Amino acid sequence: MSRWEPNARERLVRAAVESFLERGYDAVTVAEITERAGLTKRTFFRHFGDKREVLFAGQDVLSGLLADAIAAAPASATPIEAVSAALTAVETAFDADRREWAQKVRQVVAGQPDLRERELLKRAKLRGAMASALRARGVPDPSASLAAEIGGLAFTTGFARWVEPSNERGFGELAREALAELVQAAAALG
Amino acid sequence: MSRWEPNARERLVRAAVESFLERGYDAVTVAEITERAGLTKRTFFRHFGDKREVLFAGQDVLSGLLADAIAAAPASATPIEAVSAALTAVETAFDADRREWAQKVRQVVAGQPDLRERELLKRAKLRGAMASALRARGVPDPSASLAAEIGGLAFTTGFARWVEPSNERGFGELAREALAELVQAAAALG
DNA sequence: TCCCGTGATGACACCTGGTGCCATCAACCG
DNA sequence: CGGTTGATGGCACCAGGTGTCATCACGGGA
Repeated sequence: MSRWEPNARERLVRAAVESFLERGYDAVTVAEITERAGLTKRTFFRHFGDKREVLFAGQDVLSGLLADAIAAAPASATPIEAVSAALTAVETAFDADRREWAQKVRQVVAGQPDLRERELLKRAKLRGAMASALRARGVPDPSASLAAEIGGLAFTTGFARWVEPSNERGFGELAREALAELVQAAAALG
Repeated sequence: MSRWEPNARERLVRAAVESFLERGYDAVTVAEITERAGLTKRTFFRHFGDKREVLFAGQDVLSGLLADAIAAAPASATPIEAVSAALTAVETAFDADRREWAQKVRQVVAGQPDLRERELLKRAKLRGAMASALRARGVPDPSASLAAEIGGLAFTTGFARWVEPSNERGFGELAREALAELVQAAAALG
């Protein structure tokens, strides 16, 4: 491993979010973050593709978790059941630490168009991963896209409720609940 | 109006897309675009918030058109019927010139993550505008979000088919067709 | 006719995000 | 003990984006 302080990436993340919370996202330069972390600007961009990514890098594993869970669902499962299983599977990644982190990120992202744009990109990747996994199961394309879209909406809704300070319930429960509401609404559409 | 050449913005757009098609998006600097248009870098950023926006600025009116059409739909219309009316309403903006433009943009955007991100942002704004307009009609929230999401998917699908070189049909027809397929798939979900 | 306000542009300096390139240094390996 | 590897430092450099002031043409009013 590394012979310096072996947690350079983590130090950068901490330094970044602390600085952002103190003074706002765009008032903080990358040079200030790296100085706070005891590193250099060049190292920052070796760990993160750009300045925004330091806030969203953790989301990249979710796509894989969702896709794997959809692939692992029993062959008899409907698309929505597979999506539900996927929402349950990612719950393991959503512990108390992650919740605290999400609350900080939400605070930093609020009212920052650049960051909201990146957030949307990550959500789109989640939907895309779910849609691909569903197609790999043999679900034809209008249904696969639709189920992935609904799954993404359930994820977003469940996540928003989970992050809420007054919430006491788990992510999986909230997301499945949101999914059930959406399926019910879908049935009442026509 | 302007006393110079009164079409500065249009000249910038033309110069930009021509340069992008010739040499690729990121090989072209803003200074080169403005030089080609006979203007300066500073003027470019007075017309467009950033370099990407020169390709997507035209999409901003669509949100308004969709929202207005949803608001103008008869009170008896279901959410999906209102969305269908909205897709029909924006057809007026999709003439042959726009189609040619969209084909060029698609070519430039292909494989350019920055530009795909901006494209996703614009699509998200469309969905958001539709969802808000539906809520303003009194549609409660799981249904409003869902209908907007389905409408966005229908828009995307219809648009992709409309831009296809082999296509001969109009945007409204294609989008409504995609919407009908999605509604049918939604009914078969549960 | 003259003058003044207005709005768009030019010109310039400046900052910061982001990259290429090479040096450095610790760990590991034979 | 010497070579390799992998992460970091240091530096120059480019390009996107902004603040600020000057400029210039047009329209309107006296």
